[in-house]
Amino acid sequence: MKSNKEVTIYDIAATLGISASTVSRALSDHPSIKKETKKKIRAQAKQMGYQQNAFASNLRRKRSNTIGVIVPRLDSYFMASVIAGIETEANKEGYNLIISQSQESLKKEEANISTMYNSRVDGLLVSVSDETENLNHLNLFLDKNIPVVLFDRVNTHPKCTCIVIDNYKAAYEATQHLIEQGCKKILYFTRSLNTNVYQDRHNGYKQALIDNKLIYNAEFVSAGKLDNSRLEIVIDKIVKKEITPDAIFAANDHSAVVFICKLKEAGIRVPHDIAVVGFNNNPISKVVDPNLTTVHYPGEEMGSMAASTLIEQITKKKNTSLDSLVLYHELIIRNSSLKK
Amino acid sequence: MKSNKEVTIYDIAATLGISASTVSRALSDHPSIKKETKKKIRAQAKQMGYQQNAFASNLRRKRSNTIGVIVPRLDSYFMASVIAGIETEANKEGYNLIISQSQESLKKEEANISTMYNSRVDGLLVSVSDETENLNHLNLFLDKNIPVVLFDRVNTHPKCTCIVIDNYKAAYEATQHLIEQGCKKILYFTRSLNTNVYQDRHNGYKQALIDNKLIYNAEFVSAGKLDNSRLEIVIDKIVKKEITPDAIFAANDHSAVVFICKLKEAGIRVPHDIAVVGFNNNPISKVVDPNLTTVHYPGEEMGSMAASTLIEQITKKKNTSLDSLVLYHELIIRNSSLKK
DNA sequence: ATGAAAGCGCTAACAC
DNA sequence: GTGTTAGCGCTTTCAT
Repeated sequence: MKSNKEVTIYDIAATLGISASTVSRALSDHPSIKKETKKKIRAQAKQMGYQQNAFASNLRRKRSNTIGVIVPRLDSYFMASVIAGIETEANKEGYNLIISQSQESLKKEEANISTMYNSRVDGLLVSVSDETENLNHLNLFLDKNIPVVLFDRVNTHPKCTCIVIDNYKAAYEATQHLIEQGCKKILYFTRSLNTNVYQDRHNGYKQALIDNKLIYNAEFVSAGKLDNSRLEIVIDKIVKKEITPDAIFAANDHSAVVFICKLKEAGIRVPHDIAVVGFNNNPISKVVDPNLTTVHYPGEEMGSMAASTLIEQITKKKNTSLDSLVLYHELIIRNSSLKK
Repeated sequence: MKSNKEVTIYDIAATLGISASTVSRALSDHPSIKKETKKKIRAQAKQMGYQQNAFASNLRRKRSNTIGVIVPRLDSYFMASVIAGIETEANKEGYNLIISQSQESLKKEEANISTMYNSRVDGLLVSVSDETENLNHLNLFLDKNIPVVLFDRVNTHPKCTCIVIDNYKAAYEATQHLIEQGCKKILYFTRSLNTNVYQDRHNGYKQALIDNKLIYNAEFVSAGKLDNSRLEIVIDKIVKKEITPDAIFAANDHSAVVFICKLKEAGIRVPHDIAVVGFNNNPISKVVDPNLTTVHYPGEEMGSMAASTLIEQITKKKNTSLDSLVLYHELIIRNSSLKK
């Protein structure tokens, strides 16, 4: 459907009676071109509606000024915040973004990585899928020393920086808080324990129980997909008194909120009968009744940190530090957990 | 920071003792290459770790298999859904996405469009910024017949398809519903009336009033930025009885929810004293107490429709229909507006 | 301070 | 069915 042919530096050079290299240099502000010449060339370029062809430039320079982003899903408030942070930072530094979702599938994640490589992105920002057990598929990048920064859902790898929060500590604090409220039977509702995020939170939960001489009961850990059908099953068990927790710690706010609403519907009082704590500090947590106690999780900051770290690694010739970066988190106590 | 040199089709050709064009053809599944040869070449390519260089291919073919997406902001639930829809559809058709935010600034929108053009995206998906008053800056694309599809926040242009909902009708229905509940003084809280979305809603609101022989009072329309400080001002006026609406129709759920919470805090009963209706059917609306009446707005579908429409226009040589596409919407009545 | 020329890796028209 | 060849538009070394 295209029609008009494009204006190239040769067209500009021809009309001005100079060479294409001079035009190229002028347009990229090369120091050894006279100011006057630059001015003339720029004016002409503008007048002719010249727009650089990024492919030709990238092909020649072997870099793309583009960052690839691969996330499990885009449609959560948390991820939207992260992406917003990445976009702002990347844009500031003159990088474009190519974004794709793995849909929690390892296969799709692999395909995405391959596509990203084909597009010769200068670096990669990845939050791994639920199915991802190792980072072998990233070797396409890592073997060639193209930097990869992982964020939130990460696996350890000697060549990858990770941007995370201390999920262990956060979950420990949340659990400790519930215990301090007098809870003794805390149900932990989580995504499957495949990734660091959910493993660490699980460990924090477990350790807090142990440290308080409470029993860790595997029956009180419900792990799997975070979908409504699994929620229903657990809620149903609670309503039917098949299990009788006095608190629920959910691995994200969405689940926590569904718990609150459904428990209330069933005549169970929150927090009086069952206290509830979530994770993420989604705006929804300030609105649900009672307000949800949750862990604040700096999404936008995580995105901008990930992007700036990656750009640093792209830019610096030498290996910059590959240490993990642990961002702050904060337990925000609201009414859903306050029994006292 | 890169190191390893890349494997090209020439390397494959050399090791196999054939020509690069045969390799190129085999890899893109050209019909006139023997199955056997293809198999051999593919195996060798895989073995050598060949990855196509998209720049070279794109430069040569003059297309990028990439779609540009420009939105005001990414960090809302609605936009995240739209992007998810776009991504799913685009990916299915083998397109990548370049995404950027205009941050509600015309200047940034222009810069983004220019960058997208430099990257030679095959088409553009745009939801315009608050400051955008016309589509002149899209001429870079439209003059060259590179397709542009607008969604949600749109301006009319003879060369652009728009994917929208019927904001006029939706707002009319919402207002009508409030009137049927006995409301006579309906405050309309909206983003500035620059874009179609908010203009149309405003007109629908106004017409519903007129059709019901109610007075349209400009003092009851609060238009501007959708930030908390402006919300505070309006809420303050209500609490101080400087204005005394019996209903609030807010242009998005977020604002509506803030109204509900703050009014409740001030001892004003919702919906008894003031009924509230929102817009978007954000998950938050099912959780706030009372549940929020709102207009369902098919974000993900809007995204996938926009993407598939654009791809159709990219693919088809001839001008496909440029008619606007109006997606369904639905007034979802919940407790926040039920006075009866 | 500017120009000439080579080549990035790929595709496709044209040959055989 | 496969090979030869000529660019796509740009950057950059080398020469002047």
